[in-house]
Amino acid sequence: MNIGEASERSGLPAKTIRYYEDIDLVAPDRAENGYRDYSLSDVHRLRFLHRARNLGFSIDECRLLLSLYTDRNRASADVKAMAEQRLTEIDAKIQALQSLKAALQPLVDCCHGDERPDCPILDDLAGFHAKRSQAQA
Amino acid sequence: MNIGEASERSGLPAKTIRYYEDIDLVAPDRAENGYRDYSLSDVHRLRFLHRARNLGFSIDECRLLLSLYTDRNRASADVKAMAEQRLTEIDAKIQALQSLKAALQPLVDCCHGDERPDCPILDDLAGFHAKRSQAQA
DNA sequence: GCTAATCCTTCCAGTCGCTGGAAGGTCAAG
DNA sequence: CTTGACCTTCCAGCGACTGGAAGGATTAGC
Repeated sequence: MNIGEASERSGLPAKTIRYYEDIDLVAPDRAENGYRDYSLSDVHRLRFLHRARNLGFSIDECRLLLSLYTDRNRASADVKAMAEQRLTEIDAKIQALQSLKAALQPLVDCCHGDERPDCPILDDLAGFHAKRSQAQA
Repeated sequence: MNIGEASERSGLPAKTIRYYEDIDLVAPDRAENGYRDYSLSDVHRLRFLHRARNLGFSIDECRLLLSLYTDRNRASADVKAMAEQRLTEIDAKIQALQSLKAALQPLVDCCHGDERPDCPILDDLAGFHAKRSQAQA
């Protein structure tokens, strides 16, 4: 099938599919007219990539996951370790975002948000802690 | 002062400070020897940028925040709106990460993680839902 | 058979926010 | 006078695409 259909079936944009070929994640045949010709197995691979990317695995991790997937002798422990590391990263990001929120929320809360120029958010960014700016900095 | 001291005082790497000059976020004087010469006000600006970036504002948002900061006539509502949008984005990212986690965690939990090749994580990526892969896909 | 629309190709450039490195000038200490 | 730290510019690369130009192939309709 042509790239357009492979794109529809895998859910990946054609541009992305060509890019994945560039970086050797997939290697479709070529038809006589030069068009890429995707097999069902190629599409399967693309869907695999689509899912794995959606789960936040990097391209290199996807590459590894694919090789583990096609290696009938690999241990599931290898895959589990990668997934666990992803979970750890996800938790760390959630933590970071929550402390970001904790820093930003009080600033928003105490900013009156009206026509007056006095703004605690800018004051904080400028480094005025626990005071209101009166004069120019 | 030279860039090294400005770097120390602002907490930003010298490379980043030069980059900020490139994109017109800061415009230090030049000494006779061609070295950049930062004033206290420049350092203040850099610290402002450092804080705002740490709160997750994009470079363009920082540019706007700086202009709002130096505009004595701006309304605090403008800044509050930006900060609130940041909070919304933060919440959305937290949500996304949490559903990511919810998708990945059960896969990790049900993967036995041993020497056997059978692996529910790969099965899921390959699109085998609610079964164990027995034959090749 | 002709034309227009759609699909495909390759290649190059841009995104974002830096970061690394090369090649070379300047300055302070010993 | 040399060494080393600091500074300069410029160019390239990161990750993972995405946009667009220029042109070839195919298909549908007239």
